[in-house]
Amino acid sequence: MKYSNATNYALHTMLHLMREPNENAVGVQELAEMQKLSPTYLSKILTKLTKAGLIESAPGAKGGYKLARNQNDPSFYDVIKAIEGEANLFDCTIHHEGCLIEKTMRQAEENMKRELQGKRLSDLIKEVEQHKKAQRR
Amino acid sequence: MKYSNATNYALHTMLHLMREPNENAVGVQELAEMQKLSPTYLSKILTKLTKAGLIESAPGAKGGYKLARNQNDPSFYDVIKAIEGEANLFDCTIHHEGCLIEKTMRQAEENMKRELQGKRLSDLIKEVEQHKKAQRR
DNA sequence: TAATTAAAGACAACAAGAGTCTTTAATATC
DNA sequence: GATATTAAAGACTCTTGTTGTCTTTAATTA
Ligand code: SF4
Ligand code: SF4
Repeated sequence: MKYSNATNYALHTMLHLMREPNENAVGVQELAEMQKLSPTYLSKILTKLTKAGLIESAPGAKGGYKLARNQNDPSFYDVIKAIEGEANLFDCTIHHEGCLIEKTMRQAEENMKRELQGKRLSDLIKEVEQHKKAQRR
Repeated sequence: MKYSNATNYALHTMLHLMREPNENAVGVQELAEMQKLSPTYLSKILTKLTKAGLIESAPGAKGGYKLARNQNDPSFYDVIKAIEGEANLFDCTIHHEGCLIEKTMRQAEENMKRELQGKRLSDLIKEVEQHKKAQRR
């Protein structure tokens, strides 16, 4: 059981776009180069982020990707959900009435999810800034 | 990203063995039949549980599996770890110094793990007993 | 010795993830 | 309108991990 690499790529891309000044559109080839990925593969991942409403895309010359204006400070979970989906990690197909195994596993999963929902990408950017400031002294 | 079915089978088997009176050894064919599994496949799973020290096995006639005497009230996490291993769910191979993405993902994962460590199989047995008692009234 | 049972390993089937290539559609610029 | 640019979509391959089967070996009891 692992997070897919695609989730990693999605997080990096989101963070990169957040640092991009004044809503500048960035092409997939630039984003791919930065992560040493093939552009077509990254394109698929970005399409998922677009459909999830986290970023906006524009085709054609001067097109590319930028953060969705409509987006309100996405959390780690928002990004992960866009890539991994929101199916339960533990999913017994039988679903016996009042099953305590499922209940326990779901609750543990919720604890992870809650942490990921509470952490926003912007928090991480802020932490990096503070770290830099502290080092400069 | 999903828990493997093997984890589910392992949990069911452990719970079954905990209900077995006075350390009676149970054969793999009985355990497999209960879960509608092939005995040879379940056997592999049980070998993992044995190596993890959660159960004891004995070959030969009158052999089979029973809870390890040495075991002290295993948690859900103990069983899961025996099957899934203990690698991190998010594992970027690069490991940049002070990476905040990894830090965030690890912390979330820890929250799930902590819940699973806190919950023991015996807790679940107790809950079932209490539920039955409540219904009997 | 014979019957029983777990362990080990080779192997096959399947599913999901990772990645490539090609075609299509939308957009800007000239 | 023609051309260049760029995202989206789909078919396809490759690899990896999970699931499962089959056979052989080793240990134990009776
Ligand atoms: S008891 Fe729970 S986990 Fe087990 S088979 Fe029923 S629903 Fe699934
Ligand atoms: S920043 Fe963190 S997650 Fe990103 S490549 Fe470096 S170590 Fe990996």
